[in-house]
Order: sequence, then structure tokens, then C-alpha cells
Amino acid sequence: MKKIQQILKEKGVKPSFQRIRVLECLMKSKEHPTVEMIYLKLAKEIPTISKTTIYNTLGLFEDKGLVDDLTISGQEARYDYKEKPHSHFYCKKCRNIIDIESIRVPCHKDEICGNQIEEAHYYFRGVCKRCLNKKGGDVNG
Amino acid sequence: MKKIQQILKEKGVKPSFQRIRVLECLMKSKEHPTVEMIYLKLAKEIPTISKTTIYNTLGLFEDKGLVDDLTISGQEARYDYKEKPHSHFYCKKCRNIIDIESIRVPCHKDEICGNQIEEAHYYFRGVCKRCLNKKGGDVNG
DNA sequence: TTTCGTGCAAAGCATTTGCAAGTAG
DNA sequence: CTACTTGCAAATGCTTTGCACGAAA
Repeated sequence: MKKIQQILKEKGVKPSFQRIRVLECLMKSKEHPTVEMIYLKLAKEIPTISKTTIYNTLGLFEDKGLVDDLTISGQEARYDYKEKPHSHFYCKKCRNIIDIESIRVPCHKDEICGNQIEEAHYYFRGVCKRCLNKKGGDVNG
Repeated sequence: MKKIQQILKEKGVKPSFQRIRVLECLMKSKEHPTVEMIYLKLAKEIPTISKTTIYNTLGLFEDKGLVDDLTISGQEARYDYKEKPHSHFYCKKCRNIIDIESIRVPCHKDEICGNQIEEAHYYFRGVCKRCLNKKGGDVNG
């Protein structure tokens, strides 16, 4: 895996200790964490870290194109490291956001109706595989 | 156009005066209004209306599948009447959300990787036709 | 020095909740 | 009456801002 410091530098972000940790957290996590989740995780090893720093850092990362703000589930922002393009699936039951690697953009090129597209975001809602299986052998409502 | 009362009834919503007005507002608007925008508009004709009622009403409409909550642009929810399936284009310049009727993403059926899809949301970011013309043409931008 | 990064505390603001008064059936 | 709707006011909770301290250049 490419060094986190290197990734930050390439994006024009000075690799401070906190920034490295925040990015590392995002890269290792598959849960598209909220600010709160990142904060709780990092607070274990950096007791003095503040949410303000997490907000600052994520805002900076977003500006630099390192992460995406997934505004899928409403009240809390969830962050996604943009390693490669992918889509998201939001499960209504367990409320997890699952990466979907396989979906790709179809027939439209870089334009739709004359509008110039820079980013395409696809997300799906439904019930995930895991919850479907649970449901099969479960009493439910 | 189908009567608003009728639409509400079909979705199992009792057509109160306020609810009719909120839905009418959404149907007539092309700007995917925020709660604030709806509130300001309706307050002109219903001076006693409250934001709580707008929130209640939109929440109810969402539950009944009448409207979508577009969480595209961050801090404020924007609402979209679900007349027929369509996608959205968010212009970074003018910050408008534009309906795109024609886009459909192909190859997935009702399942992706074993997950059961109930809704598919696509949205695009970039610069809209209008802003492109302002910029590219000789009109000042 | 100047600039930048960090983090506490307070403020800001969209949204939700508690509750009381009004309305329909 | 009984259930539902409305809306004021207060609370909640995510996020931003003001500011000060310390580190880096």
C-alpha cells in the first residue's frame, strides 16, 4: 500500500500526525464512518484530539479531492475515501453503506442534455444480502 | 392535471388544506425547494403556517412515497415530487438542481451482488448548459 | 518573526420533540 | 368523545466559528 504521507503530499496536504491518522482511518474502514466514529476511534490513541480537527481535516480532504461526503442517510455526513470510482448501496434495515464496485456508467458520455458532467454518483437503496438472509429464518415485521 | 386531493387520497394521506398547499408547491416548483423556501412561499397565503407543519407534511409525504429527499447539496434537505423517475444534475456554479429525464443506468436488474434494490438514485455534478454558455460565449460570466 | 495546525468553548442552524389548542367524523 | 392536525416554543444534535496556544519554517 502506498504510504499515507505520500498520498497526502501528492494532493497538496501537509502530512501532520492527525491528518495521517484520519486518512488511515478512512482507508482501513469499510463502514464509511461519520465524524463521531472517526473521533471515537482516534481518541483511543490520541486522547487530546478534538472533533474540530476531524471536521477541519475532512473538509480539507474533500477540497483536495481525497474523500467524498456521502449524504445518503440524512443527519450525519459519512465519509468515503476515493481510491477508485464506485457506487454505494444503502441498506434500510441495518443502515450500512456498502461499496459496489461493479456498477459503471453507461451510455452517457461526459454530457447530458448539454450539461457538462464532472462527477457521477449512483446509489441504491434496499435490503442488503445479509439482512435478506437473516429475514429468511427470522420472525419479522 | 390530476387533482391534488385525489393524489393525496390515493397515497393514503388525508388531504388537509396545508397538505394540499405543500404538495401543490412541490408540483409547481422546479427548484427542488428547501423547507425554508416552501415555508416562505406558503406563509404569504397562510400566515399562520409553521415550519413544523412543513416538516411533518414532508416527512409524511416521504413515508408515503410521494416525494424524495434529495440530500445532494449538504446542509439543507431539498424535496422533489416523484411524478416519474428521473435523475438530477447539480450545477456547481449556479447551485441549481436540474431534473434529467432521460438518464437510465443499464445493466443492473433488481439485484446487485445479492442485494435487493428498491430504489436507484443517480445524480451528476458539473456545470450546467446555461453556465457553460455564459462562460464559453462572449456573455460576461 | 510569520504562518499553519490544533483544540476548547461557544455559537449557528436545520430538524425534532413536547405539548396544548383546534378540527373532523 | 376519539383520533388526527396544527403550530408555538424548547430542545437536540451536527457543524462551524472565534480564539488562543504551540509548532514549524
